[in-house]
Amino acid sequence: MRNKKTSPLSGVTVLERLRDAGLRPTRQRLALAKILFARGHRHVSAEQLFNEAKSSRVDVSLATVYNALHDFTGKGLLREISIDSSSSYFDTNTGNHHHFYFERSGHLEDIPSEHVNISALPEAPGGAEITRVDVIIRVKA
Amino acid sequence: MRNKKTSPLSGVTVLERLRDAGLRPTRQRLALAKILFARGHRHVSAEQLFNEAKSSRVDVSLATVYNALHDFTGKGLLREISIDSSSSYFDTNTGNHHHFYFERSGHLEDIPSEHVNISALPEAPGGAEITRVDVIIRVKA
DNA sequence: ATTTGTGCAAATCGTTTGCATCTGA
DNA sequence: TCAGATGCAAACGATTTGCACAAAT
Repeated sequence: MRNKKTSPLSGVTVLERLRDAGLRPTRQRLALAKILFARGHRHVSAEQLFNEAKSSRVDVSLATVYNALHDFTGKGLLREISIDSSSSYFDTNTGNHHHFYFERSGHLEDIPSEHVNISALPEAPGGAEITRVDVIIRVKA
Repeated sequence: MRNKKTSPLSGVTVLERLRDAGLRPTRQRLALAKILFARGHRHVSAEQLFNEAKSSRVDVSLATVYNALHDFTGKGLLREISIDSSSSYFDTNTGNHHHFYFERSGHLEDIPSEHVNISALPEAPGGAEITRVDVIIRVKA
């Protein structure tokens, strides 16, 4: 991008986020993280993020976008969601919550976990530890 | 199983299942349906089914396996599940139920729907109709 | 100076498609 | 007969990988 290396407030935060996660804050990771975390929570595909980066004149390759998304996910900055086998989404909301999935548009919407009550889970065989519980409500729209 | 074109009882049933669904019971579809529905409920990937068919000396192409799986799914004989974006599973249990997903092995196990209680769902925007609710409990094993 | 990313293009993997050929009703 | 199925191989789209180059500490 042209000049002003950093946006005023969010810049620092994002940078720290990367550092704290143990990720080297490179130009590209920083730019992508800004796009991802600038505003509220979002659900993005690699392709989408790649396009947004291009529109913002951030020069990154698609491979780098994938690397960044996976690095971020590995460090707990993102959460990966596979709804439809054709592509995955990365969710900036890593807290406990669920999703509406609009089948027609492929759009995702968060459902706060308080709105979903799950009870009487059977014991996972061998006392296996539960990694997480995903609830996906598919709607026709 | 050894050879013999058909297993005794399930053979007829499978044939009728296809007929009732409005699917022409071709050699391949019949053979695949038998593998799928012979015993209790199962979760298979296209590749798996393809291999099982080969082991049973059923001569089908992978494309036909995909066609059959999708045809069966379209007619409600199977249900498709996408857990992991790398490949989909087809579940012979089309009733209302949920899943344990063993991350290490990629194995799926049913959870009867009575064991999971979901409450207080937010209204889907625009009164959109709910197609289905998937609950996936990921466990580390 | 070292180590860790990045870009590019080629490679992979699951899945789909086009089309000529078969087959069940 | 003849619409609907199948097989094959090529086409696809999302993701990954290999490797030379660049940048962060």
